[in-house]
Amino acid sequence: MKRDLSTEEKIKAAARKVFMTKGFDGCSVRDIAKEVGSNVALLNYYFRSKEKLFELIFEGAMSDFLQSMMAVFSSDRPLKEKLELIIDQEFDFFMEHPELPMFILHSIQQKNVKIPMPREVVNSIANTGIFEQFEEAKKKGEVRDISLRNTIILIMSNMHYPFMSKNLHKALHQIDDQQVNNDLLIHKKYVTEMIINYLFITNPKA
Amino acid sequence: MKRDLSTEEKIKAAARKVFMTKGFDGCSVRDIAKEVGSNVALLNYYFRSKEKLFELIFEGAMSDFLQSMMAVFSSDRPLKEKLELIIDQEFDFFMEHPELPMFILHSIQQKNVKIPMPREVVNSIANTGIFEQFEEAKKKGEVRDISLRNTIILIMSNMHYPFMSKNLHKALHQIDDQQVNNDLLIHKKYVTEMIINYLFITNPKA
DNA sequence: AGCATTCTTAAACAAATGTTTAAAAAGAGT
DNA sequence: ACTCTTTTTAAACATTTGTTTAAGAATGCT
Repeated sequence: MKRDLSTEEKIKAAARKVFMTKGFDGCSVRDIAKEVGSNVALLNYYFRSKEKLFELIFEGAMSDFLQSMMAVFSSDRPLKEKLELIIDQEFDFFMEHPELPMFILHSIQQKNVKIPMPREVVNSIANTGIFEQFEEAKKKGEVRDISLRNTIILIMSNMHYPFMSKNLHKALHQIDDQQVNNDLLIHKKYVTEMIINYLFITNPKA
Repeated sequence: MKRDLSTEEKIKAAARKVFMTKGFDGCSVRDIAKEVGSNVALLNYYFRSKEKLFELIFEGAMSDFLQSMMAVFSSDRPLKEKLELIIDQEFDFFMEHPELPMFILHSIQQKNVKIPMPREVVNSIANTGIFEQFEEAKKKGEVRDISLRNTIILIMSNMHYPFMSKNLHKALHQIDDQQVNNDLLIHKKYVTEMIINYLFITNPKA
């Protein structure tokens, strides 16, 4: 049946690479075909169109994007540990995939491509029980009076943005890649301390 | 000589609007011409090409993007006031121009369009004397031992990212625009407190 | 081997792209 | 009114775009 089992996968890998770096509007299907080492008809044979292929890639990327946060939310730990772990894992993950945040956020912002934000993702966040755990901690006075939504904004801002602004940072301070990456590592250290210290009340109930 | 003095400006305004929302790759020159209410030849009459027009728009946007930060840096105030003011002004500005951070950062990341990051911008940051003021404050023990570069990452992350992720935030929590904007305002309040408290040592020298 | 199915390719398609051409329209100076 | 320059337009240009077609190659099954 299948001459080469991985043809479909090779196309997906190439598409992911090209979409990720150039964006949906910034590349042609022939760019992807060239990356595969084949021609455009093959792409439309396996996937029906550029748009369908993109949606597939985007869904996978979106899953990766939220993966570590979801995994930690679902785990069975005290809230403080969870947040510390999220920051730690998110950061390390994006250190390996620095182009992911920009790809996801830019794709979402340009709504010419419809965003598959499955209700299951939204529900699965709620189903982790993180909302209840958070409210509990607030009631106990362990955590500052802040919504989980705002906490997520806080964490994401400091986890995603530094990778999205690498080139700006580089140009702004006229530094090289190594120094940029060094600044990123330092950022992680500061931000962990800052966020945890801010959210959690050290001397609860006086 | 000039039949309508503002033709050139009208094109620039239309181009800015279209580039800003759709990105360089996401729009055609005919999109811009339609926004102007004219045809494509006129764009190339005033500006030589799509790319040249874009570079012009980008430069202006870049200037706006860094404007408030530069203005505050140049002002004559204590460091703490400066940082508080930057956060306050940046946030209010991006509340009015929420699409700017994404436009700037995405344009920079996609380096197919060359970025005019004039050395003058870089130098003017240095020339404000902010580096010296920052080092001074650290020496006095007023400020935590952190580089100005990392401080800028910290501030920018929390000022820019929330606007770049508006649609993600909206979809993730299934909330409407009003609630998103409300979360943004709350974010500003928290983040100002958090960053200032973190950076500045309340009880200097014990 | 022979047949049917699956995979792969080159070529063609219409539509859209950025840019240029050439002519018309408008304005200024005399 | 006339001429010269500046502005605006419609049409054409060569490429590039996403997609389809139709034929060929490879594979599986009996």
